[in-house]
Amino acid sequence: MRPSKRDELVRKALPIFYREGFHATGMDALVAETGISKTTMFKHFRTKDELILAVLRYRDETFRNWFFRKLDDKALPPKDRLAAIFDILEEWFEEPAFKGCMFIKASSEFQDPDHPAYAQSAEHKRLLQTAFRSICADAGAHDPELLARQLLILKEGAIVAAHMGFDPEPAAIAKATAEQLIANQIDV
Amino acid sequence: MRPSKRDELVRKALPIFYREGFHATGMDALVAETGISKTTMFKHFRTKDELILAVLRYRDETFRNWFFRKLDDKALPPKDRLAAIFDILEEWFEEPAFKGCMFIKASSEFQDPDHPAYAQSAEHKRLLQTAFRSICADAGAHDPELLARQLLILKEGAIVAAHMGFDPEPAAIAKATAEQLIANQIDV
DNA sequence: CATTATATGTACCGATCAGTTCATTAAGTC
DNA sequence: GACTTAATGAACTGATCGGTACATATAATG
Repeated sequence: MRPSKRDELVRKALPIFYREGFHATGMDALVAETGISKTTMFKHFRTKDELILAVLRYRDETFRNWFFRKLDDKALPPKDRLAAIFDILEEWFEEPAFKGCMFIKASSEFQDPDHPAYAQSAEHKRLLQTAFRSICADAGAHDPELLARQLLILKEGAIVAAHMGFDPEPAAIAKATAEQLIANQIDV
Repeated sequence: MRPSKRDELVRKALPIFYREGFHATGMDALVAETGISKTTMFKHFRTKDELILAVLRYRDETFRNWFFRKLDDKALPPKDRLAAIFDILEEWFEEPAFKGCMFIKASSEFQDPDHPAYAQSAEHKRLLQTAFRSICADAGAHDPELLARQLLILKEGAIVAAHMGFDPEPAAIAKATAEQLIANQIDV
């Protein structure tokens, strides 16, 4: 049971940072809400930034797992998997705890491109794009690279719209858009 | 010359908040970089949050002015104005000081929907959407409301992609996408 | 010149920040 | 039972946070 406390900290710190923000969350607040002592926190992570980075890595892993697991569970033929991306997005938006994309927020708070939190955030999006591209290829898109980049931009825009609340049905709008792109790239 | 110092403060504080973030920028840092005394700052704004709100209002005004002025200057026929949105977006992305959308960042740092900075950020996007819709209507779109919402989501996605750097040509990708949507909605 | 309004510098407030020190406790291993 | 490892609580550091107090300076107006 060696590293369990460390994992517990990362797991419990995630929703706090997600809900309150990174700068706005102090170490003392983490102690109060996680029940883990500050001494222990700084034994596992030398700085707050290192903890934040571990939280972001954990988020990247769990989010992508959750997302593509959901997609796989639908057991759709390749050509229908692309539009289904936006159905899963909608499920996410409707969660009560939804507060936008953690990586968009991380890159908003840590703007220095050399900051590891920024780098990790960009990496998360790149990994999504790679996954999208392979789905596009499986679906028989003429230009999988282009379609994946279009779908990712649509997804990010929908997240921003959902978080800021300026569009009541961002996932549906993005899905309708995606379907046009897909129809133009995939022969029926 | 009554409110000049107040305006000067708002004007000078804007790029600092934009570059460094809201929480990460302290009042002392604003004093150091603007050359305006802290006493004066708190004479014009009762709290830091009020200053931030004034900065966001100023940003909303200047950004929309800049954006639609640029669009008008192109003197395009209505049906070509829509795609041109993404050319202006590209100009913005290529500015050396580009650091993403200030309102996306504000809503990332101030997540409480009741926070005035959050409300102002959402309002900015709503104003853009209204402007987009009227351009869509002028262009003869079948469903101006739908098209405007699609274009705004595309624009936000492109901004995120540009800021996080996971796509080398987000404006071009978004424009190519927009052109498909436009072609589907406007008869030639 | 006198008055009024605005801006300034400096020192200060209590609270909070990230991070440390240290003595104590609890649990697992040999 | 001795030893090691991990976790704890609480007090503490120096720096910074947003914001205030106050006395001085500057400038325009009458």
